[in-house]
Amino acid sequence: MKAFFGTFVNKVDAKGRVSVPAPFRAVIQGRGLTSVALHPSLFESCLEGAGFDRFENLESQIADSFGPSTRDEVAELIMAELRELPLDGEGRIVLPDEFIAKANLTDQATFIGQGRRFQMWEPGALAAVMKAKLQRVTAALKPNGNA
Amino acid sequence: MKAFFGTFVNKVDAKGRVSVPAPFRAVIQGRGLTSVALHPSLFESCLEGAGFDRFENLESQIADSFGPSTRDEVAELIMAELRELPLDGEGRIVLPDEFIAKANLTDQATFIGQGRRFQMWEPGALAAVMKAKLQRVTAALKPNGNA
DNA sequence: TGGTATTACATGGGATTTTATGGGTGTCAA
DNA sequence: TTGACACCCATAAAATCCCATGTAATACCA
Repeated sequence: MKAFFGTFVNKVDAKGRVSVPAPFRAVIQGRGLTSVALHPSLFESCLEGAGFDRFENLESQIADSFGPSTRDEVAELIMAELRELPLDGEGRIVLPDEFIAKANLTDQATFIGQGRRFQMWEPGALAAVMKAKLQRVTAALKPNGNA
Repeated sequence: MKAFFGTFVNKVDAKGRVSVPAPFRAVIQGRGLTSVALHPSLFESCLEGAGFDRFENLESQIADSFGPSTRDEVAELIMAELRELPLDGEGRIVLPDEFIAKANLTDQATFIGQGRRFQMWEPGALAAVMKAKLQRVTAALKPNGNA
């Protein structure tokens, strides 16, 4: 199945509209969908999106790393905040105000592909997160500082 | 399977286009592909490329959960920066500006084959890295200075 | 074997199409 | 009747395609 990958920075206009990057649209529309399913991340200051199909069996898709009861609660929390946002004629979606607030978005949003899903971040916040992630990976793979 | 090998220096034009060396194209097209998958190296100032098939399992390495479970951060970092660049009619690809910046490319790029993948470097940077690599190898194999 | 024709490749530039973005208008519901 | 929202159109910028050219490598022939 085609996946979401790559990084794209798009503008959020005064109406809360953002263009979904064309490659991401291609993935969505390649599945015959005309909308994006989006919800705020439970643990990070970003939004997580995919085709709506990803959320259809939400409970069975929750990772095993949570206890059995925690799993259901995660599903409930996501379900409660999940929105189906239709693509307009130009390939844009309209972000609800709460989503803009939760991700601290102002006038720009960075989309990053993560395989089966994608995320939307305030550009500065993403840069910090990515930098920290790279440092962890570097430390783990090169403990002795080899070049 | 045919591998990428050899060194080729090609020009990066004002539009950010580079010709993919014909032997590399032959490898890609021999697999029935019409595009190159490319991403900045996580640890070096260069770009790493291959056929897109090399990255297809990346998707499955990212936990398909909704929280910070055991995740493969390497896969996340690469997926975020991975791009699929189609070959034009003349066998060229267009490098995104961020890629040019990350590899410090100006008007030329050196392609070096690495078997399953290839790398693209700013020629001067590659020369320095190769020299250092040769010195390490020499030191390791001839610790007593034999000719 | 020397010289010439032919092909493949890399590169340059222009034309065309996609994409992202800004703004307007009508409709429905509170 | 006033927003909120879907829909429509306009435009600039960027990505893509197409054709032309120089040059190096190869094949061909006398």
